[in-house]
Amino acid sequence: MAALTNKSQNKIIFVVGPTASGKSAWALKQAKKFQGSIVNIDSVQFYKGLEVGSAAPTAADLAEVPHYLYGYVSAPQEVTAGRYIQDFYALLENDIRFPLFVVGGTGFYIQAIEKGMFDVEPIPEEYRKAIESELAELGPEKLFAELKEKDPESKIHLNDHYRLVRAIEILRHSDKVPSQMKSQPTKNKNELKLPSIKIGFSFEKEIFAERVHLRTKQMIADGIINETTFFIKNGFENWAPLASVGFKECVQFVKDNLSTEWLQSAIEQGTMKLIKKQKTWFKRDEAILWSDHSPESLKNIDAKLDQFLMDD
RNA sequence: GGCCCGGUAGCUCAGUCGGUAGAGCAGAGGACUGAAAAUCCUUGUGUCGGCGGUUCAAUUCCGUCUUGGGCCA
Repeated sequence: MAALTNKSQNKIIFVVGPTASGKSAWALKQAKKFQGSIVNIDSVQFYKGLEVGSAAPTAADLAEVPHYLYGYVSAPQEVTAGRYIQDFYALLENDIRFPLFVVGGTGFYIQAIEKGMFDVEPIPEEYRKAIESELAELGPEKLFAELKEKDPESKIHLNDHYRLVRAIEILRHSDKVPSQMKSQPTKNKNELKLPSIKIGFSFEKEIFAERVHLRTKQMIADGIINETTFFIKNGFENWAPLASVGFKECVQFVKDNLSTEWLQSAIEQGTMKLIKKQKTWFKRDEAILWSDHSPESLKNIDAKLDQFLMDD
């Protein structure tokens, strides 16, 4: 075990998959076993005060193994992929226990860690605001035409206003062409260089549905409504994470004075949709080693993990 | 019992001045490089409540029955 721990010095295990797939429990067990630590890569569990609705680790979990990047951002601050990878790599500079189990379902952020972000310098907020008001006043057609002219390869859709604004912002501010950055190798200095593997957990849809049903019930019992109303009352209704599954339903529940039955089924529905989108995202990553928690697949995964940690 | 308004896609509803119908949501699939649990794309045949009548043609007009809601008895 001592030798194994030694060789685990700089190793990273990504534990990925849709929400409610049992990632965290498995990771906790392994982190205990190998005396490592756990790092969050879930875009909602970053935030303080949203623990119930984001299914964040409990106090008991936190006490068992060192956890990082959970609940470390307070309203009205918001995390971006860029900020996250900075925080992540800053964490690696600290004296933390490896192996590192990086747990979460936000595929975009996992990609950002592994491949880095395009090398675009930060753009002042007013810059984006100006483009957004241009969009609001004139509609998307003009900006879309500008995009097509400067970046003919772009696949961004006219209606995808968020990506449209972002692309225009890059084009005007930096002279870089978004869709060209895609085909060029990323020169990001933060690209992950430590040895890593990716382990994914998932279930059949029916099993997810059952788990989501129970989990949602529990969240409502544990106070997801209070969690949400706290931020509404303090004027943070537009805080980005409140637009995510569970919280946005609570916002509507409070506003329209709906029934708990409505809330329960709305959250379940939203969560199932999320699961589907997460599955779609992870499907294209062929490096992921999958398990459905069946005894055989768990055995297989454990063996792969042992092997990875023992390799030089 | 009388009068009025409804019964159209899984749900909420539009519509057809008569030529068998369409949105939103849900469902299914997909995209994704600084909001990502977000954002966006693709995908809609259903006895148009039943039965009769008028008509070349009815979901659309007429009659009748049925069913939900409201008002009056």
